[in-house]
Amino acid sequence: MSQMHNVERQLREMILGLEIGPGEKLTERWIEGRFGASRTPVRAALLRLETEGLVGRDGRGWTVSPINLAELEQIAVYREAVEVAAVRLTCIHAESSAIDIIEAMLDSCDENTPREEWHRVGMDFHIELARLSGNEFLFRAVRDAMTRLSRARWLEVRDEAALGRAWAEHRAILAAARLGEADEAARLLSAHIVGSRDRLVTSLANDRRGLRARGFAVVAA
Amino acid sequence: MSQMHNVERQLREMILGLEIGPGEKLTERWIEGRFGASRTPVRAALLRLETEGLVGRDGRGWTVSPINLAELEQIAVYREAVEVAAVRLTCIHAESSAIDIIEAMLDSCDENTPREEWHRVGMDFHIELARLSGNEFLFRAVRDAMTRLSRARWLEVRDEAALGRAWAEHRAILAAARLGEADEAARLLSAHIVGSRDRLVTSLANDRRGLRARGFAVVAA
DNA sequence: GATACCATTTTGGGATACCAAACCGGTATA
DNA sequence: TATACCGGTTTGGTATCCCAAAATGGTATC
Repeated sequence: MSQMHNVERQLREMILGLEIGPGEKLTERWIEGRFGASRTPVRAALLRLETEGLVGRDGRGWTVSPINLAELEQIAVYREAVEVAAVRLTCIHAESSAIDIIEAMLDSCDENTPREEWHRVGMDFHIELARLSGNEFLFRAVRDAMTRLSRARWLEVRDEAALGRAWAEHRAILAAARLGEADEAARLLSAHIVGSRDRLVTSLANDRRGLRARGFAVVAA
Repeated sequence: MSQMHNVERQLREMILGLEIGPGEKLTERWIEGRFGASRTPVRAALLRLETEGLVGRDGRGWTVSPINLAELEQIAVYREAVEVAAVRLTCIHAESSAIDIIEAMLDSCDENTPREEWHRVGMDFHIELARLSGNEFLFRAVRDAMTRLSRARWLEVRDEAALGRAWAEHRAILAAARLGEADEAARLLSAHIVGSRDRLVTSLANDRRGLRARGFAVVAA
């Protein structure tokens, strides 16, 4: 494994895991010392993470991208377009056994499952469903969108009931997809994404003060 | 302007302008000498162009991405999803004056216009229409997809009649968008993209031998 | 003539040195 | 006290150097 990939992976994990907070400044020298790599792979990693939207330029320096409420809304619209297109393709030609694997992912979560795992599976559901479309571009679009949403979703305050509702919606989408009912799957997925967006943005807007107190930049636009 | 951006821009232009053919090998040292920059900005530029899909890794080295017929088909599906979503938003809230600007772009092309200009305007039509959606992610998705299609579209054999038909379809889409008829605009745009894809892939598949003779790698998958 | 093998060269990955510009702190002045 | 200015420090941008691995080409062998 090259140093560049090491730095990229570890830095991504630190950002997504909120070990480095949204809005925090980054210096190439700090990363260099933190991961024991020289600036060459550090710069390469930053350039890649920039295209993922996880870090950005702030004047001359680097900044961990803040949580951006307007961006979250736009991503939801984008997700709706690509995920609905993907699930329609999935309905047309995905094997039932492939759907079963995704359902098993959902089943693997119960009351003893740590929150990290619920979070990961909740994202992987959408990513894997898009992968079944067989379209590399739709798949990457969904994967990248979920990556961008990851931190916000983690910070969202969700009670167990909401989580249960989300899982039920996931199952309903899978059921429609298994039967090849594209219109129904599209309708359910669309509603699911819109609902998730509303809860997400509302939750973060309400907690904005608390999040800022933790040092997390949450901007409106 | 930094060296990295210089190299990135010039190299992109050389690739899109087919001065460096699809499938050609690139070495960092050659680029270094060609543009008079050192390897640091050259490597940074290659990393960025890699995310655009214009260059890729070939084992240890770099290769200009070949024309990939399967990829062209997948991009068309992706475009349909994002462009239709974008034009629906555009129908809802775009000003008529903004539509006029795009129509003026189409009008600027006549029988004396060089082919490069037709090519550019043909892509910018889709990009600018998506920009009017106001959704940054849909816009970037369309822009990046058109960039990836650029070389293939340039190599497509198109007679004047086909070009005229495409322009007529563009105008019809704008007319529907101006009236806010989202369903009609979506239907027209969708048909336009599918038709374009069919002509594009057919043309390239037919000319595959000739393109290879020019040193251009055209792969089926 | 084809092929296996070895020495040489080339190439990408990484580390480091240098520079100019931005940033920061302190000081002097109004 | 507020502010303008100035010098030292930090930081990103770039050039260059080193290294290991891969490609290359020539040669000996079958």
